[in-house]
Amino acid sequence: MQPIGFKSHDHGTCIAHSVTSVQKQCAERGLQLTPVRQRVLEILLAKHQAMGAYDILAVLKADGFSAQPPVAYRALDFLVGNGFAHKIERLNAFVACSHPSSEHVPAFLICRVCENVAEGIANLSEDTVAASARDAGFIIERAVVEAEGVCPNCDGAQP
Amino acid sequence: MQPIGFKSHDHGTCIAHSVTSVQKQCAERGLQLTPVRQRVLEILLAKHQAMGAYDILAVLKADGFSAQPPVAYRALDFLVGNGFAHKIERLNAFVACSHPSSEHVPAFLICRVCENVAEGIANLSEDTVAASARDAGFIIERAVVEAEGVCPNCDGAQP
DNA sequence: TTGATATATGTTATAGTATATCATAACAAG
DNA sequence: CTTGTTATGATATACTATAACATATATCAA
Ligand SMILES: [Zn+2]
Ligand SMILES: [Zn+2]
Ligand SMILES: [Zn+2]
Ligand SMILES: [Zn+2]
Repeated sequence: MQPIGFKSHDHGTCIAHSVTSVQKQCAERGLQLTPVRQRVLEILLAKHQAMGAYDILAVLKADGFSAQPPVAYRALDFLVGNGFAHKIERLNAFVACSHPSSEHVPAFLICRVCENVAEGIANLSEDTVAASARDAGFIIERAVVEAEGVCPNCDGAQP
Repeated sequence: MQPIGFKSHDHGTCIAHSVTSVQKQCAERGLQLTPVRQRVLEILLAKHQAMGAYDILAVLKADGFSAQPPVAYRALDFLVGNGFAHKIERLNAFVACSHPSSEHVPAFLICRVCENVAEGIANLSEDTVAASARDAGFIIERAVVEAEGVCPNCDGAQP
């Protein structure tokens, strides 16, 4: 529930635990966490920061994977489609999910200074959004909140 | 407060009233609603539907305006920057604001079948999002909610 | 009015993001 | 073995957005 990304944490075990967790979920749900898919997840986890598809592609290339755009986009589609990562539309960039074990509406806090991103969880069902949708007869299937502002590390420094 | 877009309304007066309202606000705030800016606003109002920059550009071209990409993007920057329109990041597309008279966090209900869009208003300040941001020391300056699903007109028809 | 300053537009070129398409490989089920 | 399914390889192209520089128009103070 705590947004990570603006506070330090034990990152080595963080990555290992996340990868193990995703491996387990894939096994349970009959999903194939192929080498390139796992590698893209690791790349995203390595920084808790949004990365563009072409940034990821550059790392894959350095790792010896085939490096055409579809390679990255396919792996990202898999990760996003199965809830292991999110796309931040405002940045055209991707992040590993910080809460991969449960369904949720992600809420991204995007620092416009340092461009770091933290993922919280929104509760739209108790927001006016749910009421508007209900009134309109609209069925929400997926949702995302994207907030731009200034993180605690950058507050005071730059305007 | 009511999302429009999934219900019919008197569209002729809707456009006229919106344009008049924006003209008035521009006068009050010392903003120049130049011909191309007003025309782009009208184009967005003509459909309550998200339009890509290049769709808008095609209409401008037909109207005899210069039709290079910056023409559309500049007008859109003006409209979005001053709250008369919004960008829907998920669609890389733009819509006229349905509530241009007040500051608000827009919440878009995007039908994945017919691609129509309705704009409601979110109240993030009473959502868990605000609490997460406060806990993290993050200052939210702008925010948007984008929800994808099925509108009442399409529910039942397509899966 | 005039000149200085800021704002807006015209135009060309290019950067950045994402997908369509077709071919090939790996594997499992029948 | 062959057929269906899923994942990859590879090429080309579509779509979205901005940089950079030139020109014009508005605004305002002197
Ligand atoms: Zn998440
Ligand atoms: Zn920051
Ligand atoms: Zn709005
Ligand atoms: Zn619909």
